[in-house]
Amino acid sequence: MASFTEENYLKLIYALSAQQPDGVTTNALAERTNTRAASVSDMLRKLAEKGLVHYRKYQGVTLTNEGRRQALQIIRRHRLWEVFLVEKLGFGWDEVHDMAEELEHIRADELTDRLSVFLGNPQFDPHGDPIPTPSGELPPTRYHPLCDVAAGETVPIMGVLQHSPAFLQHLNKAGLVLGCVVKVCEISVFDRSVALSIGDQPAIFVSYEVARNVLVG
Amino acid sequence: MASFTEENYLKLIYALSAQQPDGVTTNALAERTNTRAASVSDMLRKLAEKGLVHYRKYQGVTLTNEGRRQALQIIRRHRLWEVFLVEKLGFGWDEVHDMAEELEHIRADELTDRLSVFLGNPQFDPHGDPIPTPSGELPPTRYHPLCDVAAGETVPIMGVLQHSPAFLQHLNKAGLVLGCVVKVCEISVFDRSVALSIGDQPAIFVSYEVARNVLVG
DNA sequence: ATTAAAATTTAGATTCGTCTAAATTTGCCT
DNA sequence: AGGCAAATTTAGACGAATCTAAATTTTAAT
Repeated sequence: MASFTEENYLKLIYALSAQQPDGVTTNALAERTNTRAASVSDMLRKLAEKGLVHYRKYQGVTLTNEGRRQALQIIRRHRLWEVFLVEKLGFGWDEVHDMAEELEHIRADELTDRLSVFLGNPQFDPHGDPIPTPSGELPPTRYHPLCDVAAGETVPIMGVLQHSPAFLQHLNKAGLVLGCVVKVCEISVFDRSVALSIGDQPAIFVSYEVARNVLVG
Repeated sequence: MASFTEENYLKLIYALSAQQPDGVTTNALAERTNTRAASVSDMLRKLAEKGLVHYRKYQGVTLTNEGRRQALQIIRRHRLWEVFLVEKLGFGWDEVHDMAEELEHIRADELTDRLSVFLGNPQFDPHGDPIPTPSGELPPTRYHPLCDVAAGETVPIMGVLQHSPAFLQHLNKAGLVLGCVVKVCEISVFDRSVALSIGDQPAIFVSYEVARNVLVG
């Protein structure tokens, strides 16, 4: 059984695998776990011994099938609890990440399954991220970043690539919430910032950094 | 900030203080934590250094005001989660203890308070135990054990002194659920077992051990 | 009041996850 | 190819929570 800490590594390796499909680097993990590369090395050796990752020294890690299965379980729990916190307890989407980080480590399958039923078997969490099924399947959602939309197009906001409270609160202030439909008016050639309009309201401007982290359908 | 483990000690010291008001013994703690007395000694020294317990070597421990405050916070979270698991997710009262043991360690006050509101600010958990207020007050419920009721009296079941699944499942099978009103028909002089009737149904017999652990109003 | 048994504490070791410092490997640049 | 810088791993250590074994204190019985 993977420890609390090991679970966090699995989840993180899964997340970073999207960017580094043929091996997540030690340094990338060290940065995101707020630990030193040396500590990561130790942990990777241990995870490899447990059969949860493929690890070749100096070459980075990938998840084994079992490791990926476990990572998806954790992500399932995380996202279901986020739905609970937002839908049932009334938290904002910018407030729930840290609490879900703790709740996700409670492994009882019966709890997870009943929670899912209680929530109406949701498919997506409050940030638009898909919730893995009990068996670990993940619908391949094919959204694209707002920064890639051509001027003139009108698209719905379907998700975000970042979950930091600061980023999400920034979106709140701009009125950019999940499901909201925006028209891309113009993309600045100077700084790639994007001018948007929501319904009939006056245009708002978002930085490239924001546009890169907002997913649209 | 007390660690996960320290929190479990505080909660346990609080619980055992009812039986050992002038000092919970090291062995009592060792037995209930499934650790050795030596480990308990170490932990008590540490808790004393943090100002959470009064500890005089060889004399047992009592909680300081701060220790009791923290213990009541943990108990509040535990019992609120038990209500959630039973009322919202449909678990039986015999199934929720272990899950609540994990959920209780999530400290976010905002979460606890919103959970309480979501549940309708319940006063009692599914076992009839009172839920401490956010400030740590506990209504002094004055119930007495079923074994002390005189033959002929009719009383409602208000709580239990034991939360083991085996005990609670035993009560389920006997039809003894919270709120159920029972008439004490006879108390055996031989083994102190109790003959009960519920409504018009034929009498059932419960052992002294059971009667000692059921609280009635 | 003695003293043996029980309870408790101390001493020293272990595992987990982390650290710093030093050694090693990789890979890039000329 | 050579060599340096960056990335990574190894070595050795530490704090937390636990253990066993040994020492100490308390308690209870004679």
